Amino acid sequence: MQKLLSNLKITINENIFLKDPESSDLGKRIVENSILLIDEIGFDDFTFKKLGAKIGSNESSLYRYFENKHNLLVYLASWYWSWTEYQLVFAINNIADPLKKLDLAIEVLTKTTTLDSTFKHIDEVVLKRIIIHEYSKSYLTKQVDLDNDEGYFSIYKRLVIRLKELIQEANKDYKYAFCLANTVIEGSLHQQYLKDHFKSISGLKPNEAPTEFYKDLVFNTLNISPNE
Amino acid sequence: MQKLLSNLKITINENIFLKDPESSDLGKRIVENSILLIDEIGFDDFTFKKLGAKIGSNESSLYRYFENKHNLLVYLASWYWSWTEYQLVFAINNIADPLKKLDLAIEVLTKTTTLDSTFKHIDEVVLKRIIIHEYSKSYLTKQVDLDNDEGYFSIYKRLVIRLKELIQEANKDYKYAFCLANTVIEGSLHQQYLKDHFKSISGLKPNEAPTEFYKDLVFNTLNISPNE
DNA sequence: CAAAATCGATAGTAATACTATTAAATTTGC
DNA sequence: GCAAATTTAATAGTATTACTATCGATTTTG
Repeated sequence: MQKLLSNLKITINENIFLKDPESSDLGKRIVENSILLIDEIGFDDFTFKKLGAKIGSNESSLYRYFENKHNLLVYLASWYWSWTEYQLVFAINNIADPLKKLDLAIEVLTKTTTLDSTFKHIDEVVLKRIIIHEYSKSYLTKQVDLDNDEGYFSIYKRLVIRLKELIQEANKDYKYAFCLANTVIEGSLHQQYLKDHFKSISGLKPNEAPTEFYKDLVFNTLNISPNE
Repeated sequence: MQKLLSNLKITINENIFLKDPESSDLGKRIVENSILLIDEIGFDDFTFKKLGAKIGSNESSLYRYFENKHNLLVYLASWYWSWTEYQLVFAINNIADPLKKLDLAIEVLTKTTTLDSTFKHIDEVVLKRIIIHEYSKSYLTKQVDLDNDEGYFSIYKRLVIRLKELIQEANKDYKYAFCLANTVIEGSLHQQYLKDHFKSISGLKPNEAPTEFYKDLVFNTLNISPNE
């Protein structure tokens, strides 16, 4: 993966930031350390003032990159989903069998994240943890429809559409491809949250990913088998 | 439903409130109007000061019922899940066939909510909307493990366990009963959110509930049919 | 009818989520 | 290599939030 994507730059909708954080050293430090700080203290207690203190910069400087902490979260989420989309596209590249493609897609979307050294200033394992804990907060807001109009969630939606199409390719007659695609993508985050904080109702063991559950779910629902 | 549950009182874990809101007129007005106000302005912008103004009471009085707005949200959510649990229990009462029971359970857990006149000070339709929009925020916090220890989510967990048992009764060999139970309960809220705010990736029509999707999903996954 | 509980009003605090200004430092364009 | 433009840090300031504390007035209850 590292080799294949070595000259990849994740492109984020320009509406989300005021100044591209990839364009300067300070911007990269903002992204790098916001991931660590949000992971540490949670998004609700996270402030630009605290982040400024952590990176030895000033609160007001951070506001030149992002309008507010909400947009920073949307940025981090977009980055994560874009990165995931690349992994998915590369995983199924050159594979013809629709069932095998779907199988690999579920694998990418539900597996436990490991470090990708392509991006030196982003720790993907910590970022994934933030996505599991905080992603919902990026859209469960009163301005969600306005944010949506600005294209804040377009990468995520594109990913759902990709999975929906893979599902439809695997079974042309299935009626709920969009519902199922959303179930896998969002549900996978939820299952991983439960594993950490609601052990008594989680069906997963401490280091288990929900991959097998979702493969079983999808292939039984579609009435097909990936090993035919 | 109204008749069957007419002398039902929803019981909420006493750790969640400082003073039982059911024990006074002010308490009931707090619950009734917090539902309406959260629906109107969203949980993030909701404050006890605004609620006090709405019900002609004082901010400081509200703090005598709930430690903070987070606990009020946990209270409302517990009320909702408890009410849902009663509906589930009554729906499957006296039914012997495990498949029929599971079918009815999915129906209760995924259908669109309609008004229940049993509780005059609670609008269940608006409450359901709040649950769809804000429930995740009640557990996606840094104190989730402490809250969990206090029993804040025990009603919700009990409901998941009930569904898990119904799934297991319907198919003793199925390996992922907990994962599937969580998929139906939490996923159903998410599907309904998408229907309202992410139309382009939602598989549901404006007034459609995800009930048929989940019945198809569960029965195909378990390799059984509810009409045998 | 007295004691206890409840409620409303007021005041106060530390923190949040910003905005504005200005001056110093750095980058860039020629 | 220097002037101009840009970026950043520092400071100050504002309205709001999320509470806590106190103190009468009112209501409830035993």
